[in-house]
Amino acid sequence: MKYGPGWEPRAVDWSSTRGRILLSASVLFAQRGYFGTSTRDIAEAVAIRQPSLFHHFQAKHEIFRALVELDLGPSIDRMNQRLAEESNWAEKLHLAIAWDVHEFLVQPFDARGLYQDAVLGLAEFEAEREAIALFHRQVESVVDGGHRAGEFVSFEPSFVQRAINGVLFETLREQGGPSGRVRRERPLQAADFVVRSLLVDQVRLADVREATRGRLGDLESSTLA
Amino acid sequence: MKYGPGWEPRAVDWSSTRGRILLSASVLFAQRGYFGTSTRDIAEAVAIRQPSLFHHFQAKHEIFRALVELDLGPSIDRMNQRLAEESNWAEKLHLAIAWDVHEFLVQPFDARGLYQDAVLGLAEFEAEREAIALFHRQVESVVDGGHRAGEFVSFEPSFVQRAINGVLFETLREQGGPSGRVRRERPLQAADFVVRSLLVDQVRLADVREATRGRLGDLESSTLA
DNA sequence: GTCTATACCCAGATAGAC
DNA sequence: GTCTATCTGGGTATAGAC
Repeated sequence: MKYGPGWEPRAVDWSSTRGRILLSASVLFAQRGYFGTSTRDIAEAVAIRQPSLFHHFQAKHEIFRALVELDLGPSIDRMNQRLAEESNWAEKLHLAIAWDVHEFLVQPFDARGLYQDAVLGLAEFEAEREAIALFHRQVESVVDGGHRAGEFVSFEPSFVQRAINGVLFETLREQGGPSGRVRRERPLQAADFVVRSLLVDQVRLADVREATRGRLGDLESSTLA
Repeated sequence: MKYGPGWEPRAVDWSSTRGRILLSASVLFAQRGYFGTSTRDIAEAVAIRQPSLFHHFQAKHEIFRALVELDLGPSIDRMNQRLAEESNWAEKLHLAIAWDVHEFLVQPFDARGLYQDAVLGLAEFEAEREAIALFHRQVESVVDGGHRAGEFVSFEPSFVQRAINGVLFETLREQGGPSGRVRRERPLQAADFVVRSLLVDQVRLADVREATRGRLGDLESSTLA
C-alpha cells in the first residue's frame, strides 16, 4: 500500500525536465488552480511544446498526483515517527505542526494548490483522498491520546483535527510560495496557537515550545552541514 | 461603496428561477469548484436550457459574484455591529465567530466553494477580493484591540487573523452543505477553540461562552417567532 | 526526447424565433 | 422568459516525423 509506514517518494532531480515540470506546475496550480491551469500553460513555463509533456507524464492528473505524493508522503512519515517516539502528547502535536509548516517553507515546490476538494473529488484521485484521510486519523489519534492522558481539554477530537487542518492551511496559504519571503516564526506560532488552545495547563507551553525549537534547530544545522 | 456600513444584499426569492440558479450553482461550486462547473451543469440542475441562464445573469461570473455578496455582506455587517456595541473584546470575537458558523449552517445556499484563491484571483473579482480584505481587517482589529486591552496574549494579529480564518473555513468545510446533518455545537466549539488560545485568563472562557449562547439563543427564538 | 499537425470535445456566450 | 441553433475559442491527448 502506498503511503504505508516508512514509505517515501523517490527523490526528484529538480533541474531535469521532469523536475521542472513539477516545479512550474506546482506554482501554476497554486496561483490559478488545477482546472485553471492548462497543459499549455505548464509547457510554456518549462519552455517546451505542450505535447512534449506527455512524454514525462501520462496525463495532466499524473503531475498533480506526483506533487501530492511529494508533499503528503513525508508528512505522514513524520507523523508516524512522532507517534512512535517517546514524548508526551503536547510535544508530539507541537512538533508535528511546526515541522510541517517548516517543511512547507523550505521545500522547492508550491503545495498550496494541492488540497482542493473540487480537485481531489475527481475519480482518479481516490488514492490521494485516502492518504489525506490517513493523515487526518493520525492527527486525531494524537489529539485523542492527549485528551485521555489528561494533557488536553475535552474538545471533540474530530473537530480539533479540522481546526488544526485549518490553521495549517491558512498558515501555508499566507506564504507567497517557496519564492516568497520566509517567515521563520510561523512554524512555532502555528504550533503554539493550536497547543495553547488544547493544553489543560497552559504554563507547560513554554517547555513544549523549547522542545520543538531544539528538534527543529538540530534539523537546520544537519541540513546545512 | 459596496459592502459599506449598513449595506445588505437584497433579499432573494429562493423559489424564483434566479433564486434556484443561485442555489444550484452554489452546490455545484462547492462540489466541483467554479472552474469544474459548467453553465450547462447549472442549467441542467435548474431544469432549463443553458442559454436561458443568460437571461438572469449576464455571465457565469455574475452568479459567483452574487453568491459572494450574499455570504460576505451580512458577515461584514455583523462584524461592524460587534465593533460598535459595548462588550469586551473576548465577547466580540467569540460571538462573531459563533454567529458566522451558525449563519452558514442555516443559510439555504452552500458557501463552501466561494473562497478559492484561484477563482478570486480572476480580474473580474477585484471587488470581492477587497471585501474579503475588509473582513480580515475587521477581525484583525478585534484581535489587536483585545491584545492592547490585555485580554489576549501577544500573538501577532495578522497571524491570528489567518488562524481564525482557517478554523472558520474548516468548520464550514466539514458540513455536507446546507442539506447536511447540522452540528449544533459547532458555532460554540469553533469560537471556544480560538478564544481559548488567545485569552490571557482562560477561566473567563466560560462566561464569554455563556454571553454568546444567550445572544445566539435570542436569535433563534426571534427567527422562529 | 522534442517537434508539428491534428483529432476530438466541451466551454461560454450570442442571435433570433416563439 | 425560454427555446434551438450556432459561433468561437480553448482544452487534453494522440500520431508519427525527426
